[in-house]
Amino acid sequence: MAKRQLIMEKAIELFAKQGIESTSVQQITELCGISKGAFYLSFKSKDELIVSIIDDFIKKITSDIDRVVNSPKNVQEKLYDFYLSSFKLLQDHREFAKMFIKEQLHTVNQALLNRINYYEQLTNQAMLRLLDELYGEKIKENKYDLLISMRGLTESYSKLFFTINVPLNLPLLARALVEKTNLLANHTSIVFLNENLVQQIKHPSTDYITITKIIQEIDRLKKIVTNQLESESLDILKNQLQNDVPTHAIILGLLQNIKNNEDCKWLVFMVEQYLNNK
Amino acid sequence: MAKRQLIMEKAIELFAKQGIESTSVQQITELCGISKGAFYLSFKSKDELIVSIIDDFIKKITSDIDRVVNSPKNVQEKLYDFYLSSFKLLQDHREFAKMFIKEQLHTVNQALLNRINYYEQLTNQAMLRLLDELYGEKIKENKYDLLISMRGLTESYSKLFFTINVPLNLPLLARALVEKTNLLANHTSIVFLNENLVQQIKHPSTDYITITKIIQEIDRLKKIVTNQLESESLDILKNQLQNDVPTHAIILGLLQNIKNNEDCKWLVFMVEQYLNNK
DNA sequence: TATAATAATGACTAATCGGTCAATTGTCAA
DNA sequence: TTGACAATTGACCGATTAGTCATTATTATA
Repeated sequence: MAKRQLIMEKAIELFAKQGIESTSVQQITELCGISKGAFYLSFKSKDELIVSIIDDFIKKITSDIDRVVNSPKNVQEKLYDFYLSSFKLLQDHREFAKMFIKEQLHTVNQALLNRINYYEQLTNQAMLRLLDELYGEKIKENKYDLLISMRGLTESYSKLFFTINVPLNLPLLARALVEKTNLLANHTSIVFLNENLVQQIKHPSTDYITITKIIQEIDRLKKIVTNQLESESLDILKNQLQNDVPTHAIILGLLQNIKNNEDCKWLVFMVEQYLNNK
Repeated sequence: MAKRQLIMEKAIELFAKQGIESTSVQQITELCGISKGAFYLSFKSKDELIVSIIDDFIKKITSDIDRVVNSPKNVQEKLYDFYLSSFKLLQDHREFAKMFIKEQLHTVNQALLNRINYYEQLTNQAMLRLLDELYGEKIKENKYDLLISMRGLTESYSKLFFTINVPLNLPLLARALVEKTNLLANHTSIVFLNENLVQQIKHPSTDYITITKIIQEIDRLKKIVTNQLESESLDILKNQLQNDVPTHAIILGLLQNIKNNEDCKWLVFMVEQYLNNK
């Protein structure tokens, strides 16, 4: 399993430098110091490697944003946290982000594209909830404009990460964007994005998360989680979810037990989404 | 020469759909209805095709923005024009824009990347001049933040062009972004980008435009310009520029003669830049 | 119409790609 | 030390790529 991790890391390195298509499996295996055959013991294909890398990371982003939005802090602080954690994630995974920005990924797997789109819609929903909480009725008309603007600002500043080679003052950046967001939210009068234009952004296919997928994720985690409490919680969680009458209180409690483990964040997010949409 | 144009158009079509790397020369020639050999009569290599396509378009963007910024209109109108012409350009060249967004082009030619970077810096300069004119001393501190924000907003809304399939109300969009720009310019207090962070954005390598390149461009245009006045102006312009003591007044007058020809815009821009930097 | 000049063709090459699998090496219980 | 089993290797495969060039078709000229 460590081999798999090694391959993914080295692959991200090369993908970031050269692009995905221009990086051959040969190059990856050479950088890892393994043979080509060994690569195909860990991954069925080059495509599976790409999907794994991106899937892993998107899960991290999505659950991170969701955690921020659902935190018990006051809303202004949440907005700050949203920006800060977005940029932190970027800084901590520079290489991946570089690769992700470099490729627009229209070349690869259609299924992967759908998934990316789905995750994007989920983060949009989370951001909209945050905006609702922050400004309420006041931005009813222009919340989609605000969403697009926030995305634009975030992306634009994100690019600086790759062109400027000094460590950035992330808290300051987050505060600057909070100010801009508040400005745009409170004083914008011209609405561009009407409901009509927004259908695509608004309605994600909410039936994407199924109980089967959750169980799969639990089984995957069972193999890598070492902590006793967490492992036990996973077992009970699996039983509860497969139960005909699952008890929400128990499930939510179990989620609390595992939510601090980085690997479990995606599972926590999925279960929460699943419960919300029932 | 028409063949060259055909190839470029069809290539853009395929590049936009499949990405540059995944599009083979074979596919391009098939779509054009010509043979593979014929392709290599028009282009030395696939790389030259890519460079030509991108170079052509970047010249168009750069000279367009410059034209807006240097127009005699009042400044608020210029800002509106800036946004409007940016989006118009995008709408008129959807396929190219799609391709440009899709690939981040780090795969190809390093020389091309340098050139893209150079053009980007030129547009930055033009935008900064516009901002200076608009807000003067007031945004001295945060003009770079404003620049980055404007770029972010533009890009973010640009993406809608490819996800939403209804024709967009561009004048409204331009007005909306003018409002946002004014808001950010007039009420932002937190400055993130200080002079220190901004070196890369600020100092383009200004020696890029040389008299040799200008002469080359004139020679190129001589072959395609049909209008009598324009053709004559090009001849005189060439003589003037090679003259030991070129007369600015004459040169500027000659530029007036050709500035309305789409093909000549880049030449006009280069000469202006050249004169400014002397 | 005959001849020269030019334009266009597509079979071909060498290189590289993702992916396979017989052969080899490493591990560990008996 | 042996032998059974698992892990690992890299030569090899078919497919595809960018680019070439001897040959053929077309056009211009005399």
